[in-house]
Amino acid sequence: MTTPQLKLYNTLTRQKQDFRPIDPANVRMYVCGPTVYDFAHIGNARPVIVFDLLFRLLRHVYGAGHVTYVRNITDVDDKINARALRDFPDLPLNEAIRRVTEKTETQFLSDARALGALEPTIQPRATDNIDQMQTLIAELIARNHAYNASGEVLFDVKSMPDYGQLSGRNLEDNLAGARIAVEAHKKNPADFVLWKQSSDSEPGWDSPWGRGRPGWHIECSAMSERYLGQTFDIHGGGLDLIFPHHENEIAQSRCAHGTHAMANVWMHNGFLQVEGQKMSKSLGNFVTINDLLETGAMGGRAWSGDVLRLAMLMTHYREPIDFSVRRLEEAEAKLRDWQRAARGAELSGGDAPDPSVAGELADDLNFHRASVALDFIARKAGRDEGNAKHCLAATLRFLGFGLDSLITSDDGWQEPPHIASAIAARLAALNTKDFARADSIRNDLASQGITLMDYKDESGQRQTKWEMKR
RNA sequence: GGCCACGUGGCGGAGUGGUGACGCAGCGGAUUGCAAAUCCGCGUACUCCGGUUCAAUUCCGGACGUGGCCUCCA
Repeated sequence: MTTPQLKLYNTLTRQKQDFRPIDPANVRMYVCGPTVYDFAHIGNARPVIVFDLLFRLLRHVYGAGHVTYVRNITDVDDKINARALRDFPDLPLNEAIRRVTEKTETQFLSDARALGALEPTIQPRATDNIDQMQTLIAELIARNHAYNASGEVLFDVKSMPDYGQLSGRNLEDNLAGARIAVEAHKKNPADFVLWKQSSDSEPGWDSPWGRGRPGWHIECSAMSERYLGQTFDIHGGGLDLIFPHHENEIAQSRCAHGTHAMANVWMHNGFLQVEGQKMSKSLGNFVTINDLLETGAMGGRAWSGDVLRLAMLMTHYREPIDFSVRRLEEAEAKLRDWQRAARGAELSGGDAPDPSVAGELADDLNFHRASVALDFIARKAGRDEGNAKHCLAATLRFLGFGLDSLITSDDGWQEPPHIASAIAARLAALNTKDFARADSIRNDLASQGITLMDYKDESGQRQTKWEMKR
């Protein structure tokens, strides 16, 4: 059984379409990564997880060596400057910025790992691609798509006849309700900055247009071209990036190269709320990934990365999510069921996921249907039918979940001695029908998170297994 | 003001122009000294109002609600 045709919803056409890579031997995907000025919050986790799932599926369909996934790290940004000045006022600016970005980047990578995300193939930094950005800007000026005004280089949106295709906006729409004061030096209010001047107290690079720094959108155009080419397969990010960020990336890349497309498929994940409210610092429901992993910020306890991953994937990636304690609890229970059913399976490197699960995912990442298929396998695995246990384990691993959230008596090598002796004492009590004592031992262990399970072996003799949460 | 999503049973959540996906929780039962695990059974849901249709939760229009974008936010 082969994986069915992959279908993806394309924001550009507002339709689900069959996915046909430009080059099946090198499928290329770019996803907008973090701006490294602060801890990533739970909303930031969604694209990390969603596009990791897509990356895994693409590797499955086209081969692990035939997919290139680029996720950038934005380490030049005015928010970073502000944070650097606030946190390290006594250091030279460049040093202060370096401290902020390094620390934040390390934290982000550690969060992403905890969420079960594979490392992207390439994670380029904006500051390592300033030359590429300048080359692109020079090309835009040469082709009359950009102009220099008051020391800024601006993109001229009027020079692109079909500007606005991705977001479905035209320039008049934007004008009508624009709340921004039109800056006098712009030919058109929708024109956006490619390069801006830096004062002495701002980070800057020398350029043909003076010492300055890049605008917000140009880095993605430069880095995607460098690593994926002028036209590539998939570009992803959050819904909020459609306009203006992705719209402007498209404008820059297509106009600089004279191409008809920057990426063929544009994918956007939906937003989330926390306990029914929009997440904001003022409401006090702003949670970082790290808070969830290590503190009691939600529900008064910490949650594993696997639980966060499942809680996020339970809802289709384009739908809004209400992130809640109840959702986390449900994800945890589901994960525990799967892991319990998969217990004891031994995997080798090449074990493939179940075709029905991969098939559901192929339909625009329909994880929820995939999880229904997984429930079916888990049920069979629970009865230990055929190779269901093994299949379940391989599929869980494919989906990015760990297999070891439980410790059980099957892991004899680490069985704490007090459990063994308590079980022996309970069995002895049962032999004398001293149920009160047996139950008190059961309750005692339960208070330590240890669940006892009685069963009969082949000779009809009572045996006891146990398990506890890791 | 303009543009764009979304609104399914206690909760999560898919899907469809015509017999109530599925999971969790709950209830009943089998099994169990009691449990756990497992198994069997149990649910008159599609925001509202119009329209199209033999038939709408599904298509069209409108209302209401929630959220997003239009400002450097996933």
